Amino acid sequence: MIEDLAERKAQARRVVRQLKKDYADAECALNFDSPFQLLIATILSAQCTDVRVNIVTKDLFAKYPTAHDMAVAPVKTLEKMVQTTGFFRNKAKNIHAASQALVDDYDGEVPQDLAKLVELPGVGRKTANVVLGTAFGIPSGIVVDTHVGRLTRRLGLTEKADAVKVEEELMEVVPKKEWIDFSHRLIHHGRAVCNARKPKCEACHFLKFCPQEGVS
DNA sequence: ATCCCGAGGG
DNA sequence: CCCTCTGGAT
Repeated sequence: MIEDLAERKAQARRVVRQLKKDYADAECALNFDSPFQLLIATILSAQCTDVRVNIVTKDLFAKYPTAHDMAVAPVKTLEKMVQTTGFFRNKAKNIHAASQALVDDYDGEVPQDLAKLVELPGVGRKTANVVLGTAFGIPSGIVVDTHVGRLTRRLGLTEKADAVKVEEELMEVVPKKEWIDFSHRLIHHGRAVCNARKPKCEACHFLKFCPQEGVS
């Protein structure tokens, strides 16, 4: 257990250094042509692989490329188009309502502001941080999804379960200039090596400073 | 059976 | 804090 702040900072430096070594070219795996499309793709990515999101958004963005287009789309049509991403009724309702809100309040543009983004239907801190970081290059927070939460806990950077608390603790120990790439790289590592079910500890370059030394 | 780049509501 | 929404992948 790493409890001391200085100790967690030291651990964070090791993690950041190894992430840069292993995942130098971190990039968002979601396909998009605009901040609006990234926002929609990120809403759809809940409990769903990015590969499937990209399959769905290919047709979705061809038909409704902008907030103005999606705001006037029939919700039933949206439900059918996003059906295979799961939670499809909520997601269809949210992407429709969020598009309408963007048209009403921001002339169809995506605001570059965390508080305004989080007010949009279906947009929480995770989605807002993805859009601000990846579409606008603004490190307004650290994206904490299921991968980032799991890996930072395994690596001893936090012991919190709540995503907001995890983000707070990470922001204490990870330099701000690293925030955007930090999450992308952890997510890549979480998918490729340190996955939830059967982590490949024998192939993991982080093992030498991982407190788990093999999770069950 | 269990997890996937969550959010909203109770 | 908990629960619900949901299909796909393994």
